[in-house]
Amino acid sequence: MPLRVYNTLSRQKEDFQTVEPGKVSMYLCGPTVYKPAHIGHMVGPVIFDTIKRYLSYSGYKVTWVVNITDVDDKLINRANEKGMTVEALAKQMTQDYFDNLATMAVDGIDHFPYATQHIKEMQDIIATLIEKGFAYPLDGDVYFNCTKDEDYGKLSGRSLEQMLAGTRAETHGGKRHPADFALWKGSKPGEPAWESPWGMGRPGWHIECSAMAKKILGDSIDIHGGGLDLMFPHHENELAQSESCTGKPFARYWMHNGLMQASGAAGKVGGGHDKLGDKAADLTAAKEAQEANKLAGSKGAASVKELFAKHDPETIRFFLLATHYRSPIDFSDEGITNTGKALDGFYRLFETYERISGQSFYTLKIAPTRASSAALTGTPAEYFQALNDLRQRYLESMDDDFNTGGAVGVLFELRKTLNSFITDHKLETTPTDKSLLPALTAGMTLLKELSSILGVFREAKQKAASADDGLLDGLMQLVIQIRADARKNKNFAVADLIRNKLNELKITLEDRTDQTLWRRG
RNA sequence: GGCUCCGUGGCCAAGUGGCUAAGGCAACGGAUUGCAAAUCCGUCAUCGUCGGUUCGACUCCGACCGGAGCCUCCA
Repeated sequence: MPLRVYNTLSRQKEDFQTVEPGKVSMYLCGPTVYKPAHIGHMVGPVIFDTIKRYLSYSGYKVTWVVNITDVDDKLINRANEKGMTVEALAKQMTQDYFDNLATMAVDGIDHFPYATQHIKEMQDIIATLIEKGFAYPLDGDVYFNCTKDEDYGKLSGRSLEQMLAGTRAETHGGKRHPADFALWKGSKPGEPAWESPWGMGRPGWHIECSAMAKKILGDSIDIHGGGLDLMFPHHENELAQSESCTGKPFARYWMHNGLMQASGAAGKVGGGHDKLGDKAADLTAAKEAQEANKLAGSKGAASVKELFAKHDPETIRFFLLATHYRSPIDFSDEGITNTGKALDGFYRLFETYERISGQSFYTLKIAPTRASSAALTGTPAEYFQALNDLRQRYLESMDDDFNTGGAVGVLFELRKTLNSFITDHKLETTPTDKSLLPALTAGMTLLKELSSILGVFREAKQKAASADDGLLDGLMQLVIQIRADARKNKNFAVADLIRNKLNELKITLEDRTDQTLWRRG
């Protein structure tokens, strides 16, 4: 079954075919670096990181570009507020973004071009557009001429007439059509500005992506991604500029991820709110409700860093991938906590495997591509058959428009299969029989291979290496020893007291046949 | 007003024109355990409402109800 991808352009799933066989060029709209990232900013990177991993696993050579917008109105305003230069603020926030990506295990981005370093490329495109009649200068600005572009609106599915009817924005006096947008903006005193044939100024919002995608990936790229909110006007305009400039299709597949909704964290507003009415007052109230309900606009939205303090980044990543990328994700503490509990079962299994095999799950060698994936054959035959079926279902899910939700489900089933195998064959209680160990390792390796595509379970959790932890472990061994003596003497009252008190301290004990294990939580 | 999208068990969430409608969390019953924990086994849905198309729809179409996004330089 071939890989199929949902293309916003056609509103349906299409067979995946790249411009160049075996290669994929991928562009994701990156952040405007003006304030610390919130969790919503991580959705796109995590999803496209996973998409890149899967494409690589499928044998493609993938080049992935994410731009950094380091000049923009919001950036200028905030820098002024904070009494910083635009450069200093941009640098600081870019570092914040990089830190967050690393924490979320997003490490597949090949290029991070900066808008301010591609002014020349943007001006070249603008000049070409003017030359071809797709753009016109006006009082130091340059505007794209939408009416000149015959298929303008094809991505978001709207016509210029519709936009004319719906527009409420003030029209710039001289614009030929209200939908015409700025390619170049004349600068006011004190703003960052570059020389240009049209006077001192700075680039419009959309032009940077056109310029950087073209420079690094070429005139036609395979995948262009971004949040659903960017479809219009940003991507529509980007597409119009690029195709008018080059005369070639800009992107084969436009992929838009659903947006994150805040529930609980930022306070759920709405419910019972009327639809947008005609009256200005209703409109304002509804808009405020919407704003309050949106992560991006919400003052209450926690920064990613705050979130990391409360939840394991791996749990957050898993949480994001448990829902299909095109669906909105309802973000809530309960939801992530739930995911955390679900993941605990995997960590238990990893520990169990290590006890049985003496080898860490995390050191298992996995195949880099599906073509090189190990053949799952051997005895017991039914067990290997089950592994094969699960792998097949996993790949089918991912081939179907990167259905990570379905793939996650398979991972859970694989976990159950492995636990059953261990239980059924008493692998943990009869450690002398090693004959089934290779079969178990084959299954665990499959689990590692499939989960690494999602970017999870790749490395052991680094334990906080504070001096306290060494002390804690020493104390715990002592407590466990004392309790073991009590149990040996059938003094269960003492043994249970110890265990209950530890529970209150969020420490769980597990009595096994040969030893007692402890863990936090 | 225009343009998109969504509505699956207590909660989260895959999926399909006809096969037992994945999986997770929670709950309940059992195995195991001194009792627990962990693990295993089992139980737990007719897919927003109403119509239509069809031999047959949860899956296609329509209406309605409910929710979300965009149209206003948010990923």
